[in-house]
Amino acid sequence: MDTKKFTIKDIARLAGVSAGTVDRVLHQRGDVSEKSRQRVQKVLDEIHYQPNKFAIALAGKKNYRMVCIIPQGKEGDYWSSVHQGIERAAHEVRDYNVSVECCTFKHADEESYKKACRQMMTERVDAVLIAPNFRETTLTLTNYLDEQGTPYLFIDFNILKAHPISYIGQDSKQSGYLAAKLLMKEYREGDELAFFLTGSKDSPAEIQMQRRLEGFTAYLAENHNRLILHDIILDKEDHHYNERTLDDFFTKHPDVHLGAVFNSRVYAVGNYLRQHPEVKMRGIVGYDLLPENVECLKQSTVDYLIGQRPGLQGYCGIMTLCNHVVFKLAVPTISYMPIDLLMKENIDYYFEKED
Amino acid sequence: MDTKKFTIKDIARLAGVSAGTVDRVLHQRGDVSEKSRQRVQKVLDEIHYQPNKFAIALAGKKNYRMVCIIPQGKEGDYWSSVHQGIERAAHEVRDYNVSVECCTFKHADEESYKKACRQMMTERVDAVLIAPNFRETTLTLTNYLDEQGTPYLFIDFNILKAHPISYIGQDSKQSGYLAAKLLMKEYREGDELAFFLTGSKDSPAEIQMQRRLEGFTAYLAENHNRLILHDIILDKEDHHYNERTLDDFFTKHPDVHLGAVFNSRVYAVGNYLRQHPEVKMRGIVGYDLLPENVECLKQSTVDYLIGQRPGLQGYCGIMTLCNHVVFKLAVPTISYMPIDLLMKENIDYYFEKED
DNA sequence: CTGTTAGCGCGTTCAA
DNA sequence: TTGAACGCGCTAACAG
Repeated sequence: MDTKKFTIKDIARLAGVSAGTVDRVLHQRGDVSEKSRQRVQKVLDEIHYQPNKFAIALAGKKNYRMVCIIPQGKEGDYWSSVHQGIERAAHEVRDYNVSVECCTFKHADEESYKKACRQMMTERVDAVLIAPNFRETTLTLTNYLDEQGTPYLFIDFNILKAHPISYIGQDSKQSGYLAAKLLMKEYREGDELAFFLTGSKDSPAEIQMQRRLEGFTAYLAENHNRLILHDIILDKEDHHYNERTLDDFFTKHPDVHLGAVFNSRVYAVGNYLRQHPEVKMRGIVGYDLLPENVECLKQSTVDYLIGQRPGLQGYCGIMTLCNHVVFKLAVPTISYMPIDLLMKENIDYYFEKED
Repeated sequence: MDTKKFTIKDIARLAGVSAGTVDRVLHQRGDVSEKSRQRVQKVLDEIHYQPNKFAIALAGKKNYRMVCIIPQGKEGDYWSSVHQGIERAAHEVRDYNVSVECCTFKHADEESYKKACRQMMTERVDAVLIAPNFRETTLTLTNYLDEQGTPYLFIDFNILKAHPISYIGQDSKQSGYLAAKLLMKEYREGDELAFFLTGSKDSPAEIQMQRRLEGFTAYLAENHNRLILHDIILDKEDHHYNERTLDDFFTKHPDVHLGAVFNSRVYAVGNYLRQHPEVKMRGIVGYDLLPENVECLKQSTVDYLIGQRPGLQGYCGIMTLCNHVVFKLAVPTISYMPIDLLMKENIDYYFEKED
């Protein structure tokens, strides 16, 4: 599978120099005569030298500190998955002398976000992972980081005008488009469609939602341009309000058999439907594999869930920062996550990670 | 994210003993007085000691040899993906002094398979990864390995009566069930359905195919029990024969608008349909992301592809063997791969790997 | 310019 | 039973 393992000593011996000299040419650290350099280079060209990563890490005395600015998550939700991915990566790179901290803020709370960002500007940090929340505040931070030469990276959402070393997230518009295509497979003549939205529709934190909606309506425009659409605004917390709203809505619109939810809270609709078997929906699509959503999928009150690998986003985020900062490797400017399609039949086999 | 890093020396100092003693209690290597043991244990209980993996690997002098018995792959196909995953894992564990070799055989060729298996019985091997092909031959090998105490693991297909430390693969029946559910979303009154099969239908190598078919028909039985079904037998190689067969079939059966292929060769049907736009199919489902299949998906001559992460199977296979043999960790008895659902709209974002 | 040397954290001798 | 000493492969500081 791979060839013999060569060590620095091997190379030194083959080139007739000392290990120190080999190390110097390997790292272009200068102070090497042209003659020695060539002799070493010749050996290097002939064999396929792969340094022992472990020895490198062990010998390296540098310490790196990375900080993540991400929303606080609650048990099982989207951000807690991101957090888990970060933890997993942190664990993996720990022996490389990389420490990872999370500086969490309250989602969609500007003051809280500002505070987290400000903190980054007072401490020594080697790299920052940001799940951006408010545009202007983010730019203040990234401008500062740009000046300092501190690399940073966005996950989940990309802020233009900033200069992250990488962006990791899903193509939201495309995922909306796909959501529509899936859902409309259930369409039958006369069906109407409902978008279940959340009050904070225009909150800066909900731009993803907008993108998904864009993609969704793009599909409708191409394929079902006469479809009757309804917007239902639900509340994030107030179940009673939602109950009344949905009661009211479904009574008034008996032809609505399809529904879409563009944030993580499709379970609100799913749970309602479970309580109200008299409401006959033919298709509901939602996002993210919160335990509540998965439960709805299994109970068939939700038909499709679209996953965006939050854990992988966190994991890749940290790994990308490491590759850039610690290993000085080239990193992709943008990494789109897969658009995972989950149904009752494959949810049990789904897992996010690799090993 | 994690607490201070403790080294063996730290523990030794805290417990008032030497590093050697700490090592002895850590590895239960005996020759430690009860008093020393307790003092060390006390420190261990108080701190969260995580040994430096790199130092362990570096200090370890053991060499491990793992061998993979897998079918020969051709550029881009299923087995070449498995092979890639194995290579990736091999690269990762290389510095742990683990070498990985592949002993390939010709798929569905019993002699070739036997030869590969026999080779395992003559050489010193620390662990074996097997993609089983013929039942009896496999059992001969596994019996031998059982006797030797050499751990082995199956990927792709599980042979009962053997005692692998783990099986890694997809739930084929369930994936067939899901394939049916997806495809039947395209069903319209009067549609007939075609199964495009391959000559070697009852080859031992094609049992997976049978399972998928089982799952598929199970769904039909539950939901569409009056559907008219057709079997079309295509040839693996002979394009002309297939062309004629399909011409003939579609002429005779104009109501067939749905099709399923249970091996990797849905492209044969997809390519035919591209050449024959007069044949109007509404839905085709197939397996595996061969480049040809992906191309069909993008061209919309195939509507759904089901992925089973061949690369991940290879990767996890090696990693599992390592965890068991090298790191002596408990490993899962069975790892089902996700049943990935790919359509034109999400194929571009699909990738198998993690980082 | 170059070879030598001292660790990095751990496993493994080998005396004591 | 224990501590000290060595080496894994590599980096970096130091002496020549």
